[in-house]
Amino acid sequence: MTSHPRATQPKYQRIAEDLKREIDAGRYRPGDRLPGENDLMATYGVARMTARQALGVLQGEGIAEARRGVGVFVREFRPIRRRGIQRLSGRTWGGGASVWSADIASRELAVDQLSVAEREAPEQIAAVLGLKAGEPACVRSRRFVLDGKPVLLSDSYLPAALVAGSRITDPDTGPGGTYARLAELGHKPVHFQEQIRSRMPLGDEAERLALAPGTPVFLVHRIAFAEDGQAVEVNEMVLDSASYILEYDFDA
Amino acid sequence: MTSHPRATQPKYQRIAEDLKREIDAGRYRPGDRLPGENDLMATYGVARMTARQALGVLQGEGIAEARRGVGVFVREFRPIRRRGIQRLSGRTWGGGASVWSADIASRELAVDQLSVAEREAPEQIAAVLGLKAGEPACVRSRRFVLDGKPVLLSDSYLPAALVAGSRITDPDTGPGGTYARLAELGHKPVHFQEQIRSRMPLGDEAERLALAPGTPVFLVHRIAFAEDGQAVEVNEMVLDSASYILEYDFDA
DNA sequence: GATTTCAGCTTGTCTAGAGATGTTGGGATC
DNA sequence: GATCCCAACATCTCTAGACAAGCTGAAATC
Repeated sequence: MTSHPRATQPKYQRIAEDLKREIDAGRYRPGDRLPGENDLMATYGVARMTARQALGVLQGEGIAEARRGVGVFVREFRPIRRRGIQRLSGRTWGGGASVWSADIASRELAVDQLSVAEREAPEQIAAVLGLKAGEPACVRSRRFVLDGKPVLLSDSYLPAALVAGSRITDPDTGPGGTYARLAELGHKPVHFQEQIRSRMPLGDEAERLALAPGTPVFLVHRIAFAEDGQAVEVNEMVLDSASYILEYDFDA
Repeated sequence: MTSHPRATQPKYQRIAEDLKREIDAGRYRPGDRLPGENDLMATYGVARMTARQALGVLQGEGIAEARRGVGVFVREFRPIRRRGIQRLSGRTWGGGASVWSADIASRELAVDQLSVAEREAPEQIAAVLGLKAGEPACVRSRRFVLDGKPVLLSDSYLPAALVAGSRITDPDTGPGGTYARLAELGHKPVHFQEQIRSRMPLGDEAERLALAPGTPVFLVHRIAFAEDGQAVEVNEMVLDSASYILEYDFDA
């Protein structure tokens, strides 16, 4: 009954990983031709469909593209992220350089200020979480710093009844963070919806983010949904919109 | 040599389209089980790998997901967009409802004010486009309206030398718009990079967008790259950040 | 030299099998 | 009633072919 680590790895997966490793190592550069179906058949001693499947993995991930009658090539433009927004940075347009990961799992970010409390959530958030009138939410308020500078204020709302007794109510949630604890409780977030808008800072936001006067902030609202469609977390984030630029790539 | 309309459609494609059509029609609803490999083999008289390929199309598009040993199901959460940001709307958070498509091909949007001119581009944009000092850019300035209300100011910069003589320099670019003309000139945009930030409105922006006092605007900078990696267009857009909310879904 | 044709390469589509692996539910057992 | 076992069924992996369709470059032709 124990979930075993794994059996054997499928051939096509191993071949795909080999290719990816070589691309990462610079053995094949953007625009270069990759070993084709026939090459892989000979090298690994597999059938054509298996070689195709391996190359299909790389194509599905946007790493390679096949040109019929010609070959398979490393893509010139590779997606910065697979799906959704992955980074906030000022790389191209000369803003302050920094990185913000959508899943807040970035190693560069550290928590500076932290408070965990049970209190009523704003009406709109309570509605999203399906809370009854007066029913409390677990609120994790954090300030993230990057290289010593404050960059992000985050308020995370979870139904208190849902997380009662779990480590989420501790300041230290443990490895994997909030989402790992939610998963343990059988409410693994599998779908996210984010919205961004902008406004002038309110209350002590300008102070906590060390904003220059007249600088608007980004507001990021994120709702995390579990498998059954239930909203299990609402995250409200406030970012300095002058220093931090939302960046993403996509294909047409 | 003439590009023929098409030969025959691959079987897996036809099967995939059949399934998608039935899903769109509501014959299969989110969470429902779809015909599996064996079903499709029997129904269409195809081999297993062909049936798998058809189902693979739907999985690749995020429409369906397979559960090993169980079956193939219509996904509960289907992506609003495949890649990149697709919509601006106020659906969930109660802002003004509207739609803005990332490729500006939305039917709901109409151009209200328009001017086309050749002039020098700002230094940063000129650098991105690879323009020499004093070299002019073709600038298309537009205001888009939605239901009679101004929603978007757009300045599109293209290298003047690149588009000389094409319809891009006309107010009416013709069917397909700017990108179709660029494609005809051999500079089809295949890759886009966008960045968003926010600031208070400048100049006559507040007036042109009919902004309430104190409302910040979103700035969207988009760079379009051609196959060879050359930047062929820079688009600067200004949006009302209070009325319009950037919305997107993504999978974890 | 310029053009056309075509052989040989590539990826794309498809078949008819086979066994592996994961899930489920019912029946036998305790 | 609770537990265990297993057959049936689903997807997943893989094979060894076959032909179609698109691209390229060199040879043949003009």
